[in-house]
Amino acid sequence: MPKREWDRAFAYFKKKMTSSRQAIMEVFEEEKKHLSAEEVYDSLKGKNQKVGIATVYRNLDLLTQMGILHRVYFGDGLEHYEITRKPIHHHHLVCNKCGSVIDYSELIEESEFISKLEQELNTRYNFKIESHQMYFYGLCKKCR
Amino acid sequence: MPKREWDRAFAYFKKKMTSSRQAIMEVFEEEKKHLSAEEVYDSLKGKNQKVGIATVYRNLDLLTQMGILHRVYFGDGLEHYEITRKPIHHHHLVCNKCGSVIDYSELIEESEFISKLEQELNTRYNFKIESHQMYFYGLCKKCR
DNA sequence: ATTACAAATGATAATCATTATCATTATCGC
DNA sequence: GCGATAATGATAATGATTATCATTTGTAAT
Ligand SMILES: [Mn+2]
Ligand SMILES: [Mn+2]
Ligand SMILES: [Zn+2]
Ligand SMILES: [Zn+2]
Repeated sequence: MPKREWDRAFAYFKKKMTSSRQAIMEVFEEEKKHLSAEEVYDSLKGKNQKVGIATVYRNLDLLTQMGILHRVYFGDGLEHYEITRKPIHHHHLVCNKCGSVIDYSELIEESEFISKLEQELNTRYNFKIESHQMYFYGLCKKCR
Repeated sequence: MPKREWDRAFAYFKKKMTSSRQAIMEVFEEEKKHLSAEEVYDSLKGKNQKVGIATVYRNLDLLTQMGILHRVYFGDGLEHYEITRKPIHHHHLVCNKCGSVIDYSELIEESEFISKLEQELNTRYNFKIESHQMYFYGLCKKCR
């Protein structure tokens, strides 16, 4: 929604604000899901705002580098993207049978624990942690 | 090493113990790394125990389903596999610059915390958790 | 040990996701 | 508005993984 914010972000990264990029972000805002490149492409086509598939890939990549999107992988052979929701990070429950995905926001103690863990790992391995992802695999309500 | 154990595992899953499968497992025992299908294939070729690439893929999949191997994804576009090490689970630190991966065994408090968290998620979402994976991304010692 | 049959394999074609190429078009600072 | 340059789109190319199918191999029963 806040197109203003994107303008600022694109300016900061010295990138141009194009109608393709705007249209792609609108898809994510409307669908509020984890979308693959192909899904974004199809959604745009359906809205008569066709954008080339190569441009979709390019911009999903760019938006991920800019931190506006996040790339996630659920083990089904293709990448998915979602809007970065701040300040609350979230993790994923992936059903091994039907492939459905549940988002859940980190619990407070969880965020705290992971912060401490990251500090520990940082010193122990001299590794500067910038982000993390956690996936739980199992059986969802319908499939268990 | 304990070929005996594999025999038992394959019998349990009603699968045949073949020389290909044995050769593939030997590669993992020798290399102790995260290997892609292509890397396993090349390693076998180098040892004059050539196994078709399709067979490598098929068996990496089978061994994963059997729990003998684990499938991991570091964001570089191809799947990697590693021997399942029990009872101590481990997680991964992935360098965003050079792509190197550090394994680290779950700390004691970490295992405990995750167990509790899994119970909580189990009841909250009625989701039966079977496994989890955690990835930390950042800059390794050399790249920071 | 031999047999019989299904499972496994290997060569290779096919598929699917993603990336590269390059001619054309759109954006932005002047 | 102009010009430099980034962005786009059509499509070819690539790379990983899966499907196909004729042949071989493992296993359990004889
Ligand atoms: Mn999510
Ligand atoms: Mn590992
Ligand atoms: Zn399910
Ligand atoms: Zn590095």
